[in-house]
This record gives sequence, C-alpha cells and structure tokens, in this order.
Amino acid sequence: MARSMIWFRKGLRLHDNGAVIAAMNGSSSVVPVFILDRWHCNPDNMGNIRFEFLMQSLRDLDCSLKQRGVKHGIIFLQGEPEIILPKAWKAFSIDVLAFDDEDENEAHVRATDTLIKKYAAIAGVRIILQHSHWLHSPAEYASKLAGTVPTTMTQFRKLLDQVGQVPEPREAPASIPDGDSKYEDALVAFGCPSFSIPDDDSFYSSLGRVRAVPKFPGGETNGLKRLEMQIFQRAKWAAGFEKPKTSPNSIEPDTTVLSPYITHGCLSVRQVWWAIRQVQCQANVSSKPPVSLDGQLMFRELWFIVGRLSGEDVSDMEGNSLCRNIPWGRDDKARDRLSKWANSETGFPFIDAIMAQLRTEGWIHHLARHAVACFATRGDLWCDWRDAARYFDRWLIDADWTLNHCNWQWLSCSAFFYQYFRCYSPIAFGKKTDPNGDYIRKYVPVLALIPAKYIYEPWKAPREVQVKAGCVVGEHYPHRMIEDHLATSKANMNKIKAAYDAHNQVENERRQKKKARIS
DNA sequence: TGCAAGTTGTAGAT
DNA sequence: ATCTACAACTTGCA
Repeated sequence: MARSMIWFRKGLRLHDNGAVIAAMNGSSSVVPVFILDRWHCNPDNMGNIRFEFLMQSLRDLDCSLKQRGVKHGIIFLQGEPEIILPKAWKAFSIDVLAFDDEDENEAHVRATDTLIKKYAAIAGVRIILQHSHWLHSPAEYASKLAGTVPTTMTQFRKLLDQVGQVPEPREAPASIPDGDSKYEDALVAFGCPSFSIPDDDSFYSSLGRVRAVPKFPGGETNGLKRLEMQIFQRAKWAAGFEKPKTSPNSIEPDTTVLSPYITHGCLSVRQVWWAIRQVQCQANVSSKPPVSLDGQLMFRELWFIVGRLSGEDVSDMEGNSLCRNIPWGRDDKARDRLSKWANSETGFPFIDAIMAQLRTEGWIHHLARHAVACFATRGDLWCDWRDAARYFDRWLIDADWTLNHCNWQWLSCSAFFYQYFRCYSPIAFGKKTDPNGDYIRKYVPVLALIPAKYIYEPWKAPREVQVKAGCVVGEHYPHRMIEDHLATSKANMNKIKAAYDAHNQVENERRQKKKARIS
C-alpha cells in the first residue's frame, strides 16, 4: 500500500478537497504537509491580518485532521518547497504526492510547481494534481474554448453553459489513515523538535510580525459557520442579493464576507455555489447574474480563466495584449501620492476611511474597493494600477493575485471595462448609503465630531466649526490632495481618451497591414 | 453598419 | 425613488 502526502497550499479544508480524496485513495497512510515559504514570511507580500487568518486556518485543519485519526495532525515546515518537499518525501517514505494547482496562474508558483514535478519524477514520487479551487477545472474550460478566452460575462456564461453543471461538493472523509509511523525518524532527519504549528509570540517576532486578531477568523469550521449564517439563515436575502444595491460603507459588512474563506479554500467554491443554488430554488424571487451571489462566483471564475488560459500575464500592462497601455504615473511624485492614498492621508474622508478599514480589518466592501481604486488611478491620482494593486494584495484577507489584477484593470479602464466617463466621486458616492458619515467617524476618529453637513468635505466647514469639532484641516487632518476632483477627473478622462486613440490607431494599422498581405 | 447592452456614476430635476 | 443629460468607451448581435 502506498504512502501519500497531501501538500496543502490553499485548499485548507477537508470537505470537497480533491487532493485529500486522491491521497486517501488506495493509501495505507496519509501525511498532510504545509510549507511556510519565504513569500509567506515577507510582511510586504502578506500583511499580519491575512497571515493570522492563514495560521488560524492551519490550526483548524490540524485539529480536524487529528479528530479524523491523523495522530500528529499537519506537518508544519518552513522553507522553500523545492528544497523541503524532496527531503520530506524521503523522511516519510512517500510514494504519492497530491496537491491542488490553485495558484498556477502566478508565474512564481508555476515555476515552483514545475520544479516539484521534476523532482518528484526523479525521486519516483507519483504526482496527483487536483483542481478543487474553481467551479470547473481549467482543462474542462480549455477543452470548450473556441480560440480566445472569454473577457466578458456574456462570453463566460456561454462557456459555462457548454461545460455543464458544476460538480456537487464531496463530503469530508470521516477518518483518514494515519501516516505517523515515520514521524520520529522525520524529526531526526529535519533536526527539529516538532512539526506542530507554532503558536508562540517568538514565532511571530522571528518573522518580524505581530500577531493580529482578524475580525473574521480563519478556518474551515468558521467558514462553514459563516456559510450557514450568510446563506441558509438569511436565505431570502441571499436569493435576492443584488451587489449594486449593497452598501460599501455600512459599519457591519453588507455582503457575505465569504471571500476570505473561499480564497484560502476554507470553503469549497462548489459548496458555496450549491448553497446559493439551494436558497435560490427555494425562494419565490431570486436575482440573476451578474448582480446575484452566483454572479459573483462567475466573475471569480472568469478572471481565473483569463489568468490561466489567455497566455497573458494579468499583472503586466505593456506585455499584456488584453490591457490598454495608459501612461500612468510611476515616478517619485506618483509613488508619494500612492503612499498618501495607502495611509489614509488623501484628505478625502471617504477614501481615507476605506483605506483605514483595509489596513485595520483586512476587508472592505467591493464597491469601496471600486471607490478607492478609481481614486488612485483614473479618477484622481493617476497612479499606476500595478503599484496600487500591491497594497490590496498585501492587506486584503481575501487577496487573490489573479482576481486582484483583473479588477484593477477593470477599475482603471485598462481592460474588460471601458466606460471611463463613469467616475466615482470621493465625496458623493459614499453619501448615498451613509449620509451621516458614521463609517468615516469610525475609521477616521479625528473627524468624529465634524457635523454631517461637512463630514465628506471637512475643508468646507467654517473654521469655528472645525475648531469646535477638534479637527482643523491642515492641522489635525490633512488638506485634500486634489483641489478639484471634478476638474481633475475630467482632465484624466482626456488622457485616457488619448491613450485609447493611440491604441486604436495601432490596431487599425495592424489590421490594414494584415488586409494588404491577404490581398 | 448600426444599434443595444454592458455587475455597481454624477448631478439635477421631478 | 425614478427620470434625464452628461459625452460617448467596447462588445454583441442583427
């Protein structure tokens, strides 16, 4: 009987986990492994909140594995997978390695996985690659693609129809064959006292981190609980969900906040899909994609397809044929503007509040992401979306490399969405759903006592009002970075138009040359 | 080729 | 709450 290793990366769950099922199939023992690599450790890549969400998810998984008979739980290792894994195969006498290819959209993960596959072949370890992170596997989409990948929801939905019904989620195994017989030997081989998940402050400080307390705690158990609360316990609401009608600046989230659980694989996306289907079928009226809850999952799937199957690097502009070249600012001045944006120093309370919520809680509403992304790029600051995207990638607990980059391209009118004359106002947009500015008062406390009339534009408050509120603009709260949002956004629209014109000219010339060649 | 549609704008009118 | 003008992008479909 084979000895299998499950390499956990993002599928941090036991329900509907292809790698777990594959590893158990015909195996006498299963060794679950997680590797904390250099990328995870760098706080510039992953903020403290997402890091703790990850650690909580690992602890929950560890607990579930132990409950199901894996005596030592997850084997927690630190280092680079291409070095650590071959060592672990030897130490645990592994025959089969099962893992999910969830992150292979990203070049550095693809490079690592390629190495692992090569080393496994050398070591005589059989690889079982699974796809449980998408609704359907990349290969299934690829087999139905007629030439180009979908870049619009209409195109995607046609493809989804062709691929067929989303597979139903599989249950978590009741018990898992233990693979600990080599545990003590492996400890010796690795020269470490324990493979258990570190839970002490010295671990965090050794990484230059402090332990955060996520508002939305990680783990499969919490994910399933949240699914129950957000979908089944409010079935009518979930069935009628319309994203544009939800509020970006309510104090408690106005959407499900299932995304961090789906991102880390604490929840299977298929489990969520079928939960939504169930409440939609039971409801008398339900909303339809793209605004509905299943529509949100469709967008996720669409961006994954673009990221994996288009052949383009979604984090790139110049070399990415799907992305318009727009001469964004990337000089020192632009980076300074971006740094003010990131640190809630724009002087626009709505924008500063959103960025404060992002830094302190790691989650902001999708429309709040729109507002700050538009402000940072085409709306006001004219900063490069690639530079801005890094802040989201670092601080969001649901950060996903592919989705993040595609959404930044959307918001900056670089790809997928082109109505650049539709521009979010940093003043008016938030007023619709929070006229009193409670959200601003919470996340930018220095503005707490500013009267509602001026809360979105404190510079308009008479000086005595500012003094009375204990918040004088320029003293306690920064002057606005952009004197005139309307004029700035109009000027930016002209810049985008110029970039589009240049793009179309090049495209037309290319087409004419092609035509000339044919005739 | 032309017209409608596209997840989620704003400002001002009714 | 629902209308319109704003100025006018790309994609989809007939």
